[in-house]
Amino acid sequence: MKNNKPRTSLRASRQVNEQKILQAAEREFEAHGYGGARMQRIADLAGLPKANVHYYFPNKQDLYIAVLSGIVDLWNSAFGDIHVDDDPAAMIESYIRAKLRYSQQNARAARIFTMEMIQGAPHLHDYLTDVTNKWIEQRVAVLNAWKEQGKVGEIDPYHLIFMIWSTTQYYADYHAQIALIFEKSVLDETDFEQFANSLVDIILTGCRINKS
Amino acid sequence: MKNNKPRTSLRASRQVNEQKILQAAEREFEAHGYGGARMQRIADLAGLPKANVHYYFPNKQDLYIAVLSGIVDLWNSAFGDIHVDDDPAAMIESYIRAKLRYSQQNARAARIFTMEMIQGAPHLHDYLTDVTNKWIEQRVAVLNAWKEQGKVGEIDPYHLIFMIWSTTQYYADYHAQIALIFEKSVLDETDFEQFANSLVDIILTGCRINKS
DNA sequence: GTCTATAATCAGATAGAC
DNA sequence: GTCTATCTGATTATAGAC
Repeated sequence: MKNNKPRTSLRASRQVNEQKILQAAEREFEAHGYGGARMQRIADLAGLPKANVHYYFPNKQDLYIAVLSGIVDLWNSAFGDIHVDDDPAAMIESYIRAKLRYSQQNARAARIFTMEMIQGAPHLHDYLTDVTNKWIEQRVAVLNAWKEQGKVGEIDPYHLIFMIWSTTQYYADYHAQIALIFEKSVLDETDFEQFANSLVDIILTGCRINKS
Repeated sequence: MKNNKPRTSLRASRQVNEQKILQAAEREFEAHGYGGARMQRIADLAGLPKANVHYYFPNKQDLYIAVLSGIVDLWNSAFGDIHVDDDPAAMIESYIRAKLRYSQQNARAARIFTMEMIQGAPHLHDYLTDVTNKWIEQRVAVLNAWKEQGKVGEIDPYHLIFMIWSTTQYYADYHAQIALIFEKSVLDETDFEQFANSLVDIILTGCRINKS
């Protein structure tokens, strides 16, 4: 996805309005999906007349793609590479914790991403083949190397990655259900801390990784 | 949710049409979400005039709730209870496999359910507090009993259940992404078999369960 | 029960004054 | 750049003949 270039020539008010609109749009797309989102509600949330939304983002699809674009950029910048000479236990643990923290702090973005995936990723199909594959191949290569060195057990690297993605994503996507089960209206820091501990424990043990 | 009572007094053609409409609606809601779904497309998919859809289901929301209702009924009938004197390894393994099979065979239903949850479950809020809590409390009680008997390690029962739900759900929800990564257009039996094996292996090992 | 035609409304997008 | 008023087409839902 393209960079959201913060060109210095842009007037400050333009940036402020664009941000207000993008944030409002994120809430609206999260709550109603692309098809259910209403430009009028986005405008109301942003505190602007509807025509101004169209001034900054010519149509609904452009606005949606701008939101998705931000989500993907954020995702790409959020997690560093891993290398063969890193410590497996430490790297996997820190990745799980970082990914879960991301789900917590960017829950809206995470949910919009899931809805887009469920519908077959119609708006970022090209992009996914490209970047996701490279991302995952690099991690799989390292995990396989660790396996050969006997540092991790006989697990399928793809399935390990899916397991981390799915579990951490779950706390964003199913946040309404989890809150009901725990009888809380919002999940707090402590909840996430405990989720993270459980995940790290079960996954590291399950993959028979020598903890350092 | 209420039973979809198959009353014998209903004419056969009515049932056939209702089923055609419900199946078409499921495809449409899956692909576009509630807000993006179009009654005209549902009618076209079902091979009926739009007015007939409205004859069987007065409005869009009623149709959507009928679809959700079917999904929830199916979900409730799909998985049996567990008991303290069952074998932990065998029960957890069979539950993981059953849940994954459900994600595979009822992928559309699973995806619609996730979208509903992401949006805060606006159409089944009451229902969730009720049934889900009972379901989960029963399982948590058994898992805690197993823990006390030393049959499973020191894990949090809630987080174990979330882990099983999230991972199995993932193969339905992120099916587009997984297919891209594996360079397949559809995931087949063998793929799911391997996912299941990996999940069972990592989770049973991770929970330090004495395999029988 | 089925279907065509149509009403009523809604929503995305724009024109044009300021 | 901002905003009100409005256009245009799409969409849910219904009326009413068969």
